[in-house]
Amino acid sequence: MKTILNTPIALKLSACIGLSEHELEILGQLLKQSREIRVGQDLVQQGETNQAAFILMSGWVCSYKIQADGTRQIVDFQIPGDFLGVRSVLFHTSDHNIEPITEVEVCEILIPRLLDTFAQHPRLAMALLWALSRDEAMVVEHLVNIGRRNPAERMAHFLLELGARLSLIGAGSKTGFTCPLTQPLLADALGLSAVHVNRVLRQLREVGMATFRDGQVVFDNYDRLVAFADFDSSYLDQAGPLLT
Amino acid sequence: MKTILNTPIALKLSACIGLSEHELEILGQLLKQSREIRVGQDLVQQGETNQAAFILMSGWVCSYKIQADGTRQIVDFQIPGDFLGVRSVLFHTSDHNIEPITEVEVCEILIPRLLDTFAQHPRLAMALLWALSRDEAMVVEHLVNIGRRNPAERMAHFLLELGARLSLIGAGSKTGFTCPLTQPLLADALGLSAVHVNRVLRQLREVGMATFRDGQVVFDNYDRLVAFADFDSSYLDQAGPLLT
DNA sequence: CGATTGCTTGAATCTATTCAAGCACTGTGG
DNA sequence: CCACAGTGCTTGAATAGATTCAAGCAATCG
Repeated sequence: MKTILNTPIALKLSACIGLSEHELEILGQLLKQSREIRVGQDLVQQGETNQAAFILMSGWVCSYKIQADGTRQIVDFQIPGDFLGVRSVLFHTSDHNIEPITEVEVCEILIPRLLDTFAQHPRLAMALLWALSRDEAMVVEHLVNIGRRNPAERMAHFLLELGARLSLIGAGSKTGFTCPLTQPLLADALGLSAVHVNRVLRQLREVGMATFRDGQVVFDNYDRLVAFADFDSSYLDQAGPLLT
Repeated sequence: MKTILNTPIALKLSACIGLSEHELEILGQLLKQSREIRVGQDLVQQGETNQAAFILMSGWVCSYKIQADGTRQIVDFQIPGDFLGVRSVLFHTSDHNIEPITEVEVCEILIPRLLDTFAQHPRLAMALLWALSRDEAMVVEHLVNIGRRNPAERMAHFLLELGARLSLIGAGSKTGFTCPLTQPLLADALGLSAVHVNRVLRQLREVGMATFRDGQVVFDNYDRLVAFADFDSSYLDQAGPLLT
């Protein structure tokens, strides 16, 4: 039996909700043995049925939708501790693709036992609902980002959100974080061309707000970046209310 | 006691899930007496706590986020039969505003009795989860729309989605629908300027695909519009799988 | 070692925004 | 009852901004 204490998912839920060790152990029992996925080997494909849900244990993946003309929109990047493919399970069929960015380790969630567990541990059910609501809040924020912020603000907001998420699982700080994303990936996430992503990154670097180079994001001036991007992290780390 | 048979919410759920009349009656018992809201009187404000959730019985509203510089992004329009403010309840505090576009009638959902009901009628719980997943799928599609489609395709896709949603509740068809949205509202939803919305609408009209005039959307050539917008409605009317 | 991918930069083009102005309609207060 | 302000729709002209095209460089991988 695996323990999930001291894993990213435990860190995340503890930071936001404060589940007991016992409850975390129960959650751990819903996880099948972990599986490794290599780059180039997709987890979920658009249109697939009978899909499983996962928790990401290590590595980064991205969820995206692809269009007829070949362009794609990355909906979100998932980092350790995040759920994968929950909507695909509810919908029975996946409306998006999930692709690993780095080597990845996932645990499959045992759906059949989920409902029983929820009956016995309602706080866990609420924790799941809270986590899903948080995911939706991130998509909404992403929408605002693309719809109403200019490219530089958009990039700044994106880097800050990622930094805040990584901080919760101990993989980032107000100084910066290690980041495996490429400029083409950023372009597909932010609705820009890869060339323009490059220019925007240079811009942020030249004004001394943030530097992204060699797989490292450095916040050169965190407070100024927050002000510039109009960033408010409360949707990321706010405790759920029905859990008090 | 109100009945919710023959209301938009019943039409929507019946089209997609097939709840029994009995189950719909149970759902109806979760609804407090309906309330009317005038234009200019907001339902939910960003940052408010202890918010309630509603079902929209008649009229249109929009959910939006507002930024420091005054620009806003409309996340979605809600039409009769849609849920309002569910995420605000789960998060205890609202991260967005909800504003009526027309005169509106809402029913408040009695949250305390919700959990009991779910224990006795698990199909209803799944129906709610399905509806919430559908909402999230719409936000994701909206994201793709703004991120990776040009303004004309964006408008076309938006009108088609709205038409499909309205068809489910008997308020639209492949011919068109009545639509209370103004060009400034469309601009805030699609991430464009109001001026450009006007030009894009003219463009769609001139090539004979769709006409939006005097509060009426007319699909002049439905099939061509669908091809142009790369529109696939399966995320809107697909039956949930766990409900078979 | 050739092929692929990502990063970087410049120049030309295209596209959406902004600014400006006129028109129609609605509701308000003198 | 009418003048006026506010809002939405429409169009043209100027501007700002992102994309596309093109090219060179570095690193990685078969």
